[in-house]
Amino acid sequence: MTVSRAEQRAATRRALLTEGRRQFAADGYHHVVLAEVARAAGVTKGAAYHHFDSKAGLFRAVVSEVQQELGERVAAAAEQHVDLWEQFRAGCRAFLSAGTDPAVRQILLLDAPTVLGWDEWRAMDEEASARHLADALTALASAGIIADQPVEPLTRLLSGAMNEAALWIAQGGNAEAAEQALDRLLTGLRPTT
Amino acid sequence: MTVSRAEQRAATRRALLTEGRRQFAADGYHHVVLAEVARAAGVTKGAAYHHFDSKAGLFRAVVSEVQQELGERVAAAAEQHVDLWEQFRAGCRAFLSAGTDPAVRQILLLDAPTVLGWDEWRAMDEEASARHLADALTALASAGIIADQPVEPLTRLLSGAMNEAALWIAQGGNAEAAEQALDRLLTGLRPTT
DNA sequence: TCATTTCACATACCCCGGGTATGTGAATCA
DNA sequence: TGATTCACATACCCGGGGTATGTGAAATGA
Repeated sequence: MTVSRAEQRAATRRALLTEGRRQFAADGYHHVVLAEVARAAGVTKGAAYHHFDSKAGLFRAVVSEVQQELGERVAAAAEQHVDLWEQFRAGCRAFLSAGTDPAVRQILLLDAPTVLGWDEWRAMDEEASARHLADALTALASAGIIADQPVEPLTRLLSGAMNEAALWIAQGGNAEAAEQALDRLLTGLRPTT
Repeated sequence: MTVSRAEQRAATRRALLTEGRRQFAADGYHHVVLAEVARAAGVTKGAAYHHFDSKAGLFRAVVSEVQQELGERVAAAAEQHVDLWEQFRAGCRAFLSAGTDPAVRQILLLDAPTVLGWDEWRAMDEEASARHLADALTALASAGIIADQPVEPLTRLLSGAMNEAALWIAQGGNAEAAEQALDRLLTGLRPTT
């Protein structure tokens, strides 16, 4: 039984992505050696360079996947609710708990900004999750649930706050306390009528 | 005229720190080659390894210095004011504008967490600046200026928010808009009596 | 003051690992 | 079915972190 070339190619690429994700999450980008990822994926370094232009290229692809998943997880949590405000809170809570995932923690929050550069990281983060956050804030503002204000800087602030909180929780911080503190911050945005 | 050994040693160490800081800030930790730092400092790699146990060791020492300076800058800005609340705001604003310093941006905010590991970075950040933030929040809470609440998670959230905002500003974000957004977040912490 | 020791480096070297250039055999195509 | 493509494997280069060792001038002490 012979395997089609396209199938074989796809399988190898997938194996490299999966194994890369495992090792990047477990050991951190700079401690991972590409030949070892390839070996664990059942191929050699040559295959890796046939599919990706560099070690950073493989990492970039992994980051993209993990970010995609994270975005979907957050969106799914938000969609459980009908009320805009509750959607927002649910999304934030989902993001915080996602920090316990080693892949999110090590790959997305720690390594990605330095390996890919802050600009590229931000661009990827933008369309994967920060965009949802900005959309939610815009919706909340136009619905009058929070005070009307420029959304972009607020998005950055909240994004940074939640990133750090996620890291803190993953490292032993009190998740419940973090959620409550974040909730107080968010509630403070509501108009004091 | 002969130079004392201690003086020579101190001068070399200082030259390495200064040049290391320059290059780490300009090029990022992983793009810096240690031998080049040494050469620019007027010595060789051997001298660097005589003063620091590794490239990361030199980086650690640089991080410590930059963090020290940043803490003092923030504290100085806060001390310009008498009112507790105004002290707090001034400190936050000073931190935000500090992000435009390439050394703070590249070394402290981007590279330090991954190079030194998040735990060590957090420990250093703790005593250099996050501690002041926590102290300020504690003072504000016990003075009744903000609602009483656990200080630690709030400190992490605000620290993360300001780190991210500082990066955003340094990368072209609107500094004034960021300040205003942060101000709104902080104001939301005040009791709604 | 001079022999001895210490020390602040310089020099020479190792070797891991990212990247590249080239080979190869099986799928694909004319 | 022969030519071509392609998905890798193999062999190699070399930059750079780390180390082992040499050296000459300052410090020490008799």
